[in-house]
Amino acid sequence: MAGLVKSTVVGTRRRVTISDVARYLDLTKGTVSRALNGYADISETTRLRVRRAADQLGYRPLSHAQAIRTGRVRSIGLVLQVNEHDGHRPFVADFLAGVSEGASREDWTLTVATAESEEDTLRLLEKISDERKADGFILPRTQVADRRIDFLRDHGTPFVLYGRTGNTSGCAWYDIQSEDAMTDAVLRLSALGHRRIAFVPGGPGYTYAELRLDGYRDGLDRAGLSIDPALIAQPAVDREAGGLATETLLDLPDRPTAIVFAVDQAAFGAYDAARRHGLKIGRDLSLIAYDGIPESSFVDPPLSTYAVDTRKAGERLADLLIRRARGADPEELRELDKARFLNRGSHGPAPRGAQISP
Amino acid sequence: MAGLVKSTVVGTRRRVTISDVARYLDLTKGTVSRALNGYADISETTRLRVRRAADQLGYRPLSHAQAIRTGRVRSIGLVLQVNEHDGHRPFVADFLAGVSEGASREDWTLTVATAESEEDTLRLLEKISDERKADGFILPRTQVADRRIDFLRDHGTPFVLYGRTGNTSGCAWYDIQSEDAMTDAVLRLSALGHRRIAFVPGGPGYTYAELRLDGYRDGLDRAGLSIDPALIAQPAVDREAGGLATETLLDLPDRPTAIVFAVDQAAFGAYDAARRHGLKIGRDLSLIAYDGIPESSFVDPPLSTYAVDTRKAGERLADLLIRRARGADPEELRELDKARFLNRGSHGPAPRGAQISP
DNA sequence: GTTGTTGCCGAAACCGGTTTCGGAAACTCA
DNA sequence: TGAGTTTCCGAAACCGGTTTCGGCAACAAC
Repeated sequence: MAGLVKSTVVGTRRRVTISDVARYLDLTKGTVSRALNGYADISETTRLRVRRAADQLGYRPLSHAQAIRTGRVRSIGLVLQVNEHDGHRPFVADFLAGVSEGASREDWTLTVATAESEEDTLRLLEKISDERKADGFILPRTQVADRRIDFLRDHGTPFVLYGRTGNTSGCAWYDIQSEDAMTDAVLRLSALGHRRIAFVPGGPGYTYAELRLDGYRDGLDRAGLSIDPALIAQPAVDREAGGLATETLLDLPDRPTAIVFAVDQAAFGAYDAARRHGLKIGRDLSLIAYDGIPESSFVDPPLSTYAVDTRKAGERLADLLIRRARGADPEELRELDKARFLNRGSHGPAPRGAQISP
Repeated sequence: MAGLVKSTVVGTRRRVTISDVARYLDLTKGTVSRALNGYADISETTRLRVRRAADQLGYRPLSHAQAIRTGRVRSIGLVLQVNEHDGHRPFVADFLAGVSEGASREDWTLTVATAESEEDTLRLLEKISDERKADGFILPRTQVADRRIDFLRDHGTPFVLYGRTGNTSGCAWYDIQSEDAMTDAVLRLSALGHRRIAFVPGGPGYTYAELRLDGYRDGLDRAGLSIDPALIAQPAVDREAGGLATETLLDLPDRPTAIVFAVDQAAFGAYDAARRHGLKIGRDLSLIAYDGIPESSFVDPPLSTYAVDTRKAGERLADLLIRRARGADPEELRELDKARFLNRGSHGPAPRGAQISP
């Protein structure tokens, strides 16, 4: 039927509008619109007739024509800051897939922009929201003091955080309890006999970094181990910094037998450092990290780490944002998930000699 | 000034419309619109007055309100199929950054969707274009017989290919001359004394796979080497298949001393296979691949490969698509770039013993 | 048999822009 | 000075939907 209509117009095919449908059924376009949008004042008979005719004619409303009256374009905004350390780059595709899935489930789409700096990010948020290319935003990689939040809150634009933040009042968010993973890592190592367990924190400023450090401390506490400030290294989010942090730890008079890393990427540096020190990872030095990036399974021995279901995160965030944009109370739009431990070869029982502590 | 206007309205701030600007200047909204859009029948004085007032009042046109009349939403569509082998996942972020940059340069945005299958892709292309969420599409990973092309061509929707295809008549595209890279790889190896150079092709069906195979053949030809069908392995796009292909090649009575891989990911499998055969890569077995994915620098020895500037590709494609959507002739929207060789440790002179050919 | 209700749809305004058309004022030229 | 141009803006239609309002017909209640 749609094909028939199309074929009558040679060359550039004209799009089917709501008026075409109305004319076809001898109704007004207002009635067709109400029928299609489930208004109560349309009889079931008419609703069915309209729906069928719309299908047959291949009518699909223009989203921007709807938006002009409704004010909503049914689109999720996402501004990615790409100058960050690229430990999360491999996840971008998965994350997009998740968001896209969650969006299309409600018949929304996804508008993506990339920024080079924080200023750039803020500029884009304003522009996209002012031009109404999106109805709200997902904010990835939340920081403790996040200017995006202040801006959008003040701007009256809905948003959802991927990660908690300093002041979450009035904020909707989704997060993974990475602090629990860090605690779990310490407990596992402690159970394997490790007594000197070091920690290499993640990027300063980011909420996750604080939380994971807390989780590490909590783990020591629950394992009955005391906190040694010397065992908390400088933050590292890439291979090089991770290597340096490991070197520093290994140079300690009472060196650690295990290191917990806030991010996988930094843990890779420990492989380099261990090689230089002639230490075998998993035997002489135990490593547990966090993120579960693909490369973590390729190193030798494979890195024990906590994997995040990034795709699911995207899907949940999309769902939360749509509900937020529809007016739901942000306080009720909060979800917390767990990371999954990948038990691999980079950690093992504490070496005998090292257990002799002063 | 903008702040002043906003502050007069307590609570939900009203957006500044074109009528507000018109009223402020005692003009009609038609005049304001024409002034802002550079119509010739507006005096320079008025144009300036309007532009200034618009800035002061913080006026930003709603893109969907413009679209209803112009028919254009100023958005680039991108449908990513995520179930493919993930050798290209690391590049997604870069690619998006490029497209986003190219788009925002012309004040366009980017609409992204992900699909699980080819059917899904086609469905999304139709939906996004019918609802007019995008004015045209960038089609990544072109196949020899690409249904997306047929569909969009028939549908009358502008598009640009990332990669050439079987029948490019009427198509705009951007591509990297990866066939030249393959030729170059063979010539390099030949210059190092290699006489038996094998090839592991990429994913069948994709245009790049055909082209790279051609490039390999061309390289042999120019090096004065004959083509031995036994040296062309089964296609491989991931580590496992790459390992298998390498095994098969190494089991040949007259085994190759060098292997050229169409994709990096497959070349990683050769590291596994070489280990099993007790061969040292770069000495006993030379490897050159293509893609330049980040992991290629982490393997030992680092993989010699050809790097693609994915970000630039995205930027160029965005530019081409926008011009295409504005009505430019597709035949004139074609660009070809070169890959950059990363001369690393996975290849070297041919081993002496192996040079004795029958 | 009147008087509410209720169900259901038509008519028209409306959203915020763009584009067409026509005409007044200013300018040019004979 | 008058006719023809040109310049520049107002008025209004238009884009394709959504939403409000009012009223007719059918039905129920008294």
